[in-house]
Amino acid sequence: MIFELRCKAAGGGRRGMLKLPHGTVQTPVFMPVGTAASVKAVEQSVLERMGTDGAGAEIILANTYHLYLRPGHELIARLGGVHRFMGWQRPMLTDSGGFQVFSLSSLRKVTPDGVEFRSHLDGSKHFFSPEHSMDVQIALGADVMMVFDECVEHPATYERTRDSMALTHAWARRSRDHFEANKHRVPWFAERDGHAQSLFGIVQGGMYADLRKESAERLVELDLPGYAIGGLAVGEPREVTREMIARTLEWLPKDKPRYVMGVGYPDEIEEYAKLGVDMMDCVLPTRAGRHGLVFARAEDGSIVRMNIKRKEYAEDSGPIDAACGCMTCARYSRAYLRHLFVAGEPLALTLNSIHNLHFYLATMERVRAELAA
RNA sequence: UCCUGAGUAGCUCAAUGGCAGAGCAUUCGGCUGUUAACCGAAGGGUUGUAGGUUCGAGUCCUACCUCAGGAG
Repeated sequence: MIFELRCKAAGGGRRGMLKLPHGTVQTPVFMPVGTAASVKAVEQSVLERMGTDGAGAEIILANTYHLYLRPGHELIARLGGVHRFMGWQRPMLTDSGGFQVFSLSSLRKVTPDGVEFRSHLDGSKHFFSPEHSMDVQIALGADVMMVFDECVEHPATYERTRDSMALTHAWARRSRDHFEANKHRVPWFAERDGHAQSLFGIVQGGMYADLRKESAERLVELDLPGYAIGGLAVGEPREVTREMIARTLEWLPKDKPRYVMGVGYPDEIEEYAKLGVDMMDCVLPTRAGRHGLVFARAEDGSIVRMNIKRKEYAEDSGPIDAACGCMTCARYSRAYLRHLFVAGEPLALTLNSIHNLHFYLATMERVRAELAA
């Protein structure tokens, strides 16, 4: 993996390129989330063609925990890795399953060694350790892997946050050690000019700046190729999210990619990119789209939320956003999209998701253009 | 014409003679490293009509209306 910075803007924002085994990603980048090896409701070739410049989604996420449970990482490895399995030839990042420790909290028990999960699918018991997460991610074979971490709930006391963070650090070291010892097990990476999978660290520390600082420093000691900021947008006010990101960026290496996990609304990803965040991912464009919320830009450039279910769109012959260049806006009216949604037609989920993803990708294209200027 | 059964929210249906409810639909809201085509809220009623019994009737009685099935 090679990260090249082209230019840095006054506010901290950076324009760069991330060269990964499956291709180059222009940063700052937004990464659509494809948890179960599918960006829900959107087909892969459509993902590739999105965006104002036609570049499409340059990198997407998949999830370790979900693919481990179904269909199983060993099955995917036998079929040649997650890229071949899902027909996606561009870069991919796998999340470690750490977030599921948080989001499936009622189904798990955390110990220093790892996490005992109960499958949300069939109740069966499973154990996830840093080593196991690495094994699963190596088998999946994404371009970028994440260390196994614990995402602390909000609100959390200082002591709880500090203890959780310490666990995350221990797990990060174990993740790295196991990854370094086993990373050559992926045969299909050998063919790619020496490019191998990369492992990113994850800064935790809740909403406590001093813990964030300590977390960043401890992770930097591991000398990983990239660092993520995790544990944000879990219910805290937006100003706090922004503050934690801005502060944490100060303590991370300037020459390595910085990734904020799980954010955000369109105005947030724009804001964070301008602060110097290089990578972001979020389920919002796809989930909100499937739930009838689409984003649009008003004439003054501000971002508006549009609930396509609303009656006021029933006879609205215009597109979601006349200035949008996506497939959905090029062809379909608000009235039709509302009809599809209200009628429960699956196409509604697809068209809304396509629009929202395009909106996010186009937003990042604008930011990149601004940062390069 | 007679017999039987059924009429309760827009729809499908609950409710010992004791505060008239649910699901769906409608309208609106929420969604941030996906347990999510999901979750939540609101509006919506002269219980077919008219009488009667009762402290009290969606519920019991009488007549009528409508619908379904059956008989002739």
